[in-house]
Amino acid sequence: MSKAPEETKKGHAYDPAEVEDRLYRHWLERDYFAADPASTNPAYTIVIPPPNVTAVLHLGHGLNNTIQDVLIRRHRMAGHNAEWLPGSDHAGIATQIMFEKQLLKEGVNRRELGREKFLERITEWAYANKDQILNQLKRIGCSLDWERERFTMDPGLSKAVESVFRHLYDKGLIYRGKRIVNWCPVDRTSLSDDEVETENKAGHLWHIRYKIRGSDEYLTVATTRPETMLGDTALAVNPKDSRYTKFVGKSVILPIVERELPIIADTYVDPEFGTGVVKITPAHDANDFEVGKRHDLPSVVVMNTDGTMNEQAGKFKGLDRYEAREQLVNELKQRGFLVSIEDYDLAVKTCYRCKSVIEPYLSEQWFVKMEPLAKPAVEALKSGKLRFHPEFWSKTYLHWMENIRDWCISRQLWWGHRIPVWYASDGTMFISAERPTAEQCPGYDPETLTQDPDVLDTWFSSWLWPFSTFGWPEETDELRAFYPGHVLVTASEIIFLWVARMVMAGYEFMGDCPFEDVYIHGTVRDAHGVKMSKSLGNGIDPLEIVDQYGADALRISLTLATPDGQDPWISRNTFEGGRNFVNKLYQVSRFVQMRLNGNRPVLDKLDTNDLVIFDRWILSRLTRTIEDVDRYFREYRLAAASKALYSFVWDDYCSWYVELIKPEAGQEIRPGSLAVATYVLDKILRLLHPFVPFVTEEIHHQLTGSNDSTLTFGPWPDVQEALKDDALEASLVQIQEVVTAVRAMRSELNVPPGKRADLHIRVSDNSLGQLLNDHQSYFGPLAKVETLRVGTEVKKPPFSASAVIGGAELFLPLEGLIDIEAEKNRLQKSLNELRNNLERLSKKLANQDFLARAPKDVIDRERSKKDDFEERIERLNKNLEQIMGW
RNA sequence: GGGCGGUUAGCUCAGCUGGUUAGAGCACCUGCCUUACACGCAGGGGGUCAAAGGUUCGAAUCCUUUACCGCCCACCA
Repeated sequence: MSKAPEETKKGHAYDPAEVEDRLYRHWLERDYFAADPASTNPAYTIVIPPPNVTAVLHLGHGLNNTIQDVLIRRHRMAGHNAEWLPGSDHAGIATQIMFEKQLLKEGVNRRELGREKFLERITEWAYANKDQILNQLKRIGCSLDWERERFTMDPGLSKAVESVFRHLYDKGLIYRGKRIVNWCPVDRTSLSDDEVETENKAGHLWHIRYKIRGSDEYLTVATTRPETMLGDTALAVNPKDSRYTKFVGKSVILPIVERELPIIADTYVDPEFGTGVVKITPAHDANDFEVGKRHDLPSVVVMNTDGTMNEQAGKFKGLDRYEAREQLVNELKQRGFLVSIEDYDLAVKTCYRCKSVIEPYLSEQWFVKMEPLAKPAVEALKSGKLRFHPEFWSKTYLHWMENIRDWCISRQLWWGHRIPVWYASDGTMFISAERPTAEQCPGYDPETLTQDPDVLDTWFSSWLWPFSTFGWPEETDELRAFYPGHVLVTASEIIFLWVARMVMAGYEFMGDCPFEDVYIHGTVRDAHGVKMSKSLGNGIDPLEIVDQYGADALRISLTLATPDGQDPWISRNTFEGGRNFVNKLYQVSRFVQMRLNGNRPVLDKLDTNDLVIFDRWILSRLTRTIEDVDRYFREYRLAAASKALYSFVWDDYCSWYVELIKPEAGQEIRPGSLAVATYVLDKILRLLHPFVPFVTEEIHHQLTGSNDSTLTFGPWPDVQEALKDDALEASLVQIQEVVTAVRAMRSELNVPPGKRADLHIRVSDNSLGQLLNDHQSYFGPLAKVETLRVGTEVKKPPFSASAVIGGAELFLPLEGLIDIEAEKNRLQKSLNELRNNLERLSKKLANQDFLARAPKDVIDRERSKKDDFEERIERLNKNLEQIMGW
């Protein structure tokens, strides 16, 4: 039965709320997170993936920023000049839509408000939001360099955007052109290919027949969007399709509209699909547009930007596209043009923001020619200059880069960087963010120029983030110090949208890759594996977790629970584990401090003259842990790093070491061991500081008795080879085995917990006997042993329980206490296990091929294992027989 | 249609270049408020490592195929 903490007699559970708030303010006051461009320490730079100003902190941000903070804090501790740049993204479409919705609640329409007024209000709103989300990052302990906070619409960043536009335009890499774009009729803007999602939906294929001119024959086409037939300008067949070659060059009459359309031949048509005849609508389908260009066909736009039909649609003018479809199909049916309707599942493109169905739409847009930019970005990956973690993401990146398409950068919005292009009435263009001066547009009156009404895609500012934030295009000290950066931490969703484009921009404008490592983490899912999202309402609010369990608990739980390169499944009780661990750490520090009894410990030096076996053991384990953690950091395996620390602290340090050095009641702890305990605790605090900065700093302040001391700047523990000792670790394993075996015997035989018992150990060789003898005082507290007798000639006392481990036989005299049936079962069970193992081993060792081919050390190992098993079985058998006689 | 991940205890995951008696946390069972910690301590039960082939003396680990789950890309009207 579990009790609430307040019901227990004691109860000094760690309370993070007060500590975390106080320490974060303390750190800010001391300016610990500011990086100085003039520092001579090597720089280590991370730029934050700027959260959208529409967002409130969710668990995905929690994970993303925890990882970055862990990395930045560790490097800061290792002596780097660590710059973690904070900021936010204006998130064009998302922000404008959200704000417009809010306006609508007030009964205000954006067009009524007017562009200028609208921008004023949305800016105010965006700034309030951005402050909120950035402040939320403070709650989870992020050590961001707040002095350098940037926003993608800051004047400096806008200048970078203009400068980049001009550069690419002058280079011929930005062009304006009529293209089929992804058009969202609800948001009334174009979208880039990467902003479009594909959904499989049930739909229909309508088979419609077109009468061949001057004949009674018909050609039947299949279409998923019949309303677009109003804009048809040809029918096409495959040139090799013998069914139709005779019709090529003739023409058909477009039903209802009665327009004459040529029949053309183009290899684009797949004879196997549908009827093998395709209607060509160049203004409303990207493929048809290409076909139209090849055959010099006219384009007829039949829709308005809001998805209603325009005057080209004749009597359907003004109808919504789907209403028009219905009426048109009805009429086709009535007039005998509709041959059949077939159920058909089709891939429908939808807007990533509002989810409405995208309309391929012919319009004039601005594009960036991407191929030349992609070249160095591909090279960076292939040469190993740019690395993804986990590595397999590089395939995704490469595939996109090598099949890159031009980037549509204009958006029909108001919120964003306005396209820095001004038009004269004759169509001449001038590049400038502000109205050009008379010198900038010789021969034209500046006052008569009009600016392009559109804005740039949000990513057109985000792709400059690694250098625009440090002052580019000015040549600043910051830029020199902090570019290129070191690692980019993000989720896989924006590898194309953002990561890839940053690499391209880095090379084009800075001549160097913006970072060398890209750490891709998973997307947070709920307990059932469903992506957490606001709309589904399955999200967990990280701030609620901070309130309930503390920021440290949130952070360590997330790092422990996020498998490398996979999606973590997170539920509320994921965080209990982290909370418990933080408390455990705090409790063991209380133990050490109580024993220090007010004496100030020496943390940075180790007196190796006064060590016992356990001291040397924990130092060896510590050294190995540091090695492991360092390696995991190098490999970007934070889950493994945090797990290594978790088990070192909980198992090695708390459960074994601290228990081993605990003195008998009323006694003082051995000074040498207390010094080691303190020394190791200090190292633990350092190793864990990146993960759980608050509790570690709090304990550090307590240990040093000073708020002036901090873990922020390290030093990070280093590996001292001399402290590693394999033989010693093996000896400890033997001692642990004895303790564990005695505990198990007592527990399984229901020996009352308070009852002490003698322990007799018969060893098969003297070195183990020596080891156990030398440390017999430790068996008292750990295994409730009264007196210990060890030797090769030790006899089994009457009425004693027994256990057999490698190299030793343990006897626990329990006259009157022993449950004979239970003891029989115990022995029988281990006997069965051992026999199974022996059987398998014997087979293996009887296999001539194994003996002939396996390496000698493997064979030797298996042989000695077999000997050991046989010996144990024999001893177990004897003990069992003896019991039978009771 | 192509590509990439995943499939190990009831749940979430470790298990590196093949040789372990296949591990951890949570959950479960038993006993404990033992002066660091009940957010705890000690002990225990629980797995034919998705399936089938193959390579090998030896496969959870390597190869092939299949199934299922998830993600990404794709112009079949």
